[in-house]
Amino acid sequence: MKIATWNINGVKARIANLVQWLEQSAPDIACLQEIKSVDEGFPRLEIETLGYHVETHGQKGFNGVALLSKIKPDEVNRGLPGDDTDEQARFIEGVFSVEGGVFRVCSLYLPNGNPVDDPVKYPYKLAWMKRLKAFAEQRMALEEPLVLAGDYNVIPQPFDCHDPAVWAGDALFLPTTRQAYRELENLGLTCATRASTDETGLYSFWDYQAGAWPKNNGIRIDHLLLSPEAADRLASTAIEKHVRGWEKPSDHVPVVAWFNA
DNA sequence: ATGTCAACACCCTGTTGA
Repeated sequence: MKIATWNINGVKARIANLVQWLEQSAPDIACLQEIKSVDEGFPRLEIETLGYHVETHGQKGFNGVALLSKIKPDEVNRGLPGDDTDEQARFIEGVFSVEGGVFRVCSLYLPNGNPVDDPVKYPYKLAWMKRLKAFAEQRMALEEPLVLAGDYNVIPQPFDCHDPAVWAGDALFLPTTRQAYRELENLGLTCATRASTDETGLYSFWDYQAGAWPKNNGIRIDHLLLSPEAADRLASTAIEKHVRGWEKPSDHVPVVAWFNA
């Protein structure tokens, strides 16, 4: 089974890329972030035509996440628990019946947090990470294969970016951010990419600006974190870097993981 | 030295959020 995560930076602007990618990459489950669309505006027909089931948690203008899947989820939950006042659409969970049990898959768009001196943005990021930790802890007690996939807006290690010095004071790389990410890992979650390779210079995002892509000035911020039950079944991973070279690309590329049936 | 993009509001270019 192939599970992918991809921040598409606007589903309506990216529909041609999305269709091409689904046809070529053919993930069983795709976690999308930054659909930048309300649920009614999501181009679901184009996706359903390809044989995918569509579940969205949209929002006007920005944010928004979705789950595309070849099989219909048994259960879908929208929103990250822990703050009823949070109106940003950044989280959707689906439970899928597979051979020999279930796969619980979440598409998450963790807050960026910049600028760090903003009174709201960085505290919101850290609070969101705390809520994600509480959620993960609770779900891991179920002892099921769990995949928390998405745009974490976290550069875990210095070698996960082209030039660590540039990111030193950034919300994606601050010590407190990386510590909160380690707290997640320390619950017993495994990063699929890092479980498969110790290669450095692996990136999932290249800024549109300043020739970041041709210079390979990227960062690795899109991750699939796996519960022990999912990690036990991990076969391999890939970062589909070629997608960044397509016409009218997203600034992120898909990160994928294969699991034994 | 600079370099981008998408969506929105309001009307066509500026603002917001990446």
